Amino acid sequence: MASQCQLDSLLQKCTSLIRMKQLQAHLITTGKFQFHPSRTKFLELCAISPAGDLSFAAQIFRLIETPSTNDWNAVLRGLSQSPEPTQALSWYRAMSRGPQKVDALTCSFALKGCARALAFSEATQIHSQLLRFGFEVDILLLTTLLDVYAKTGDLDAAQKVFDNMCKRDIASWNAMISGLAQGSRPNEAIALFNRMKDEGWRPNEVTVLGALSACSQLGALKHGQIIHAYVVDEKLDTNVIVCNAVIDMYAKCGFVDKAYSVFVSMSCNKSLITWNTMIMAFAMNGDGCKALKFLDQMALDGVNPDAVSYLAALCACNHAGLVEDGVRLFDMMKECGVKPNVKHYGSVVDLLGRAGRIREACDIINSMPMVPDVVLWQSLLGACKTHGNVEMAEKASRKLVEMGSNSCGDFVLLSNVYAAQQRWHDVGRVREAMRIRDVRKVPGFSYTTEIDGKIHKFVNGDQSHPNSKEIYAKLDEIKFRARAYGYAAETNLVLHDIGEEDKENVLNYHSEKLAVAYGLISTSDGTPIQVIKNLRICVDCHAVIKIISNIYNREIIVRDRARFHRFKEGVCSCRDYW
DNA sequence: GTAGGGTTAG
Repeated sequence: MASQCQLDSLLQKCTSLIRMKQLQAHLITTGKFQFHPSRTKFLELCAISPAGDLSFAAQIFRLIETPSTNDWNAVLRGLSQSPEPTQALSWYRAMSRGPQKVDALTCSFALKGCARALAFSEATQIHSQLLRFGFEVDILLLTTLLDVYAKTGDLDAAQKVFDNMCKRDIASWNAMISGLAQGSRPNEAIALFNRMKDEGWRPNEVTVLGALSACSQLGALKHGQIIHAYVVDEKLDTNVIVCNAVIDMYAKCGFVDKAYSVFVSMSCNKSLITWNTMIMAFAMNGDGCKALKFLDQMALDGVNPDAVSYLAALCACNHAGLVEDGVRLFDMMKECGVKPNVKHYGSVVDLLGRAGRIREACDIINSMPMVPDVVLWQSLLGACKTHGNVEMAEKASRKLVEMGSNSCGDFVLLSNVYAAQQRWHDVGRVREAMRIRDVRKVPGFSYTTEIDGKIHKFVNGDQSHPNSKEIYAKLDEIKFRARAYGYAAETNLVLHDIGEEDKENVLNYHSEKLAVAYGLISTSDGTPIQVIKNLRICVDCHAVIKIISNIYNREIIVRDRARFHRFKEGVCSCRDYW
């Protein structure tokens, strides 16, 4: 017993790899290593403590003559949270072949590895094994399983696990709600949150994080407000993470003022993320000055801006057209010891490119210490299209093709550059390249927010909505009235072997137009219409919605992938600079 | 040879 206490205290002192090696030597020389009950604890310490070292743990493991289930578990747990989670899976397979029994914990760690490695088919295998072992009554394990399915992208499988659970606890609900929220099924996440409350559960801080994230995605202000009220009632706002999520929700719903009022009245301490969330809120709304002000202010408040803070502020300069400020910021961050990553470079290239300073943008690219990514070349290509720079557009396109880009937008941009120069032969070449490469479009979709408490989703050319007929009739009316207003569709945005009229239809039935049309027919005159789009808004939709805001006298707010566009009386808050 | 494992904002 005395030696047990001694060993425990030795284990506690094991805060470095050197100490661990000393302890290992001690255990071996005193002959306690093979049999000592604390051996597993020691192994665990090596495998998962911050001071630990996985390869050392594996080395120790190999010295064990007959490793127990717990010895295996210790190493598996370490591997599952290591940078190489696939290793956990090979160890799991090795263990399955051996004599030691796999227990629920073994499965749990192996599944964790699957989640991190995004290994779906391995997860299904472990799933069937755990059923064979009779572990399906273990709700912790099933929650892990559910989470793995959600994280590897099979929400239906996750839902099935959830539905079939013999018993659930709050974490099971939370895992399912977050899974839906993060798996782009935010509508269902909110529905499940409501069902949970109906069934008498009391959501905790983790639950509201998932639900708030869903509201942010959907711009679901009313649901978000209800959750915010609940947060206040239940005093969950003592948690800074929850406050950050509330701020983000208001910002993504377009209510920066509300986000700011939550920010100033927080009773808990603000974190770096709190400040970054606010800066992003200003960026999204095109308020570059406020974003820059907050960047200064956070430092005064004792929170040093990190790479994300600078990226958000750069992004704000970008959206607000503050070119000089952005360039200055980029230099400043380096002086402050924050190393720019590829996204910062991309942002500055975008900033300069949009402003037509393509030469300078290229100088930045050439000065980069890392390889430019796809996004960076895409924004350069976009700038070349805007400013008619064929030579640079070709270079950027070449890079994109080299990098294996299969994005329709990239090809369309290059084709547009050629078309603007009447280089029809080259346009044809691009079209052929698209055909050979089987280029696919990322499907665009839009949400129109909270009409009669419901959120409606539209995809391009959608005809599935119950009011589809009226929506299309409205679009025809819009087209007719917009033409009278001098509008002509920018059909060169479409690159298909179809006639002009069809081209116009492709544009006319973009998801954001469908959503706006539905908003017009289903809300009363003067009600603002809010739409959220998964991609950037297209030039044609931007032009049409400006006109709609004028002829129908409606305020229309579109949140696209990058920012808010507020259309009112024929103009957009982005001043056509986006 | 105990308990250990699950859900979490920018």
